[in-house]
Amino acid sequence: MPIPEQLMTPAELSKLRPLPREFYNRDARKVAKELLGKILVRREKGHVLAGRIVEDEAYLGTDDAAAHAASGPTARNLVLFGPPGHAYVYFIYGNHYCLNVSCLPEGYAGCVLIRALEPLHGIERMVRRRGLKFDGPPTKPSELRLLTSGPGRLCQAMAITRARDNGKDVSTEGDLVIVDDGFRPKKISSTPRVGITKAAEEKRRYVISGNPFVSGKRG
DNA sequence: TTATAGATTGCCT
DNA sequence: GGCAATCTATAAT
Repeated sequence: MPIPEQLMTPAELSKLRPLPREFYNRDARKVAKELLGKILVRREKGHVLAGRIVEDEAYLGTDDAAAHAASGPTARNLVLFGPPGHAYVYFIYGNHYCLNVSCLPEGYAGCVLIRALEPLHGIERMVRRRGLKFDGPPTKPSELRLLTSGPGRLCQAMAITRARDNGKDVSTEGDLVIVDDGFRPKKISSTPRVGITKAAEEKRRYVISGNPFVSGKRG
């Protein structure tokens, strides 16, 4: 297996433009499926952190009991009712941030929760942010999984917080964007969403089939 | 004003 | 496999 850092240089990565706002101006389920294989990029001074999206979930609006938008706009979820292509970051369980991207036009809620990434760049910085101790840079999937496999983990690895990133436009140039390098998943599959109790039977979680960086104990 | 559940993670047995 | 940690938005009083 090639070392992820070698797949693409940061210079090549920096040439890729963000997915346009119209990409997100659709039903969250369609956006979630098409976001699989795209690259989440965090630009820092002199550094770039990047990971390929391998797992996500769609949340709808007032017709989805599991969605934060289910009971209408509040101070917390306002971004969901704004224009598409914006980051909705929330704090959960007293410990973790989760990253979503808003869908549909202003006035209509819907979003995609980014649940797992395959690390591509900035791995040493991710290791530090996660507070992990390895004997040298991690190269095996079993180690790399600890960086960004899970919604809380990937936010910590990429330094995504509500204060810093909530409301940020990820469809125009900035320090948090999603880009397309042409990669297309061979096969995707859908399952029920993780960790919810309402509308728990709906299959709105999407994964790249067989990808070792999908969250959960069995990957 | 108080209570409770939550789109998770990591440690313990 | 079980469960504590730790904060906050929202519901209940």
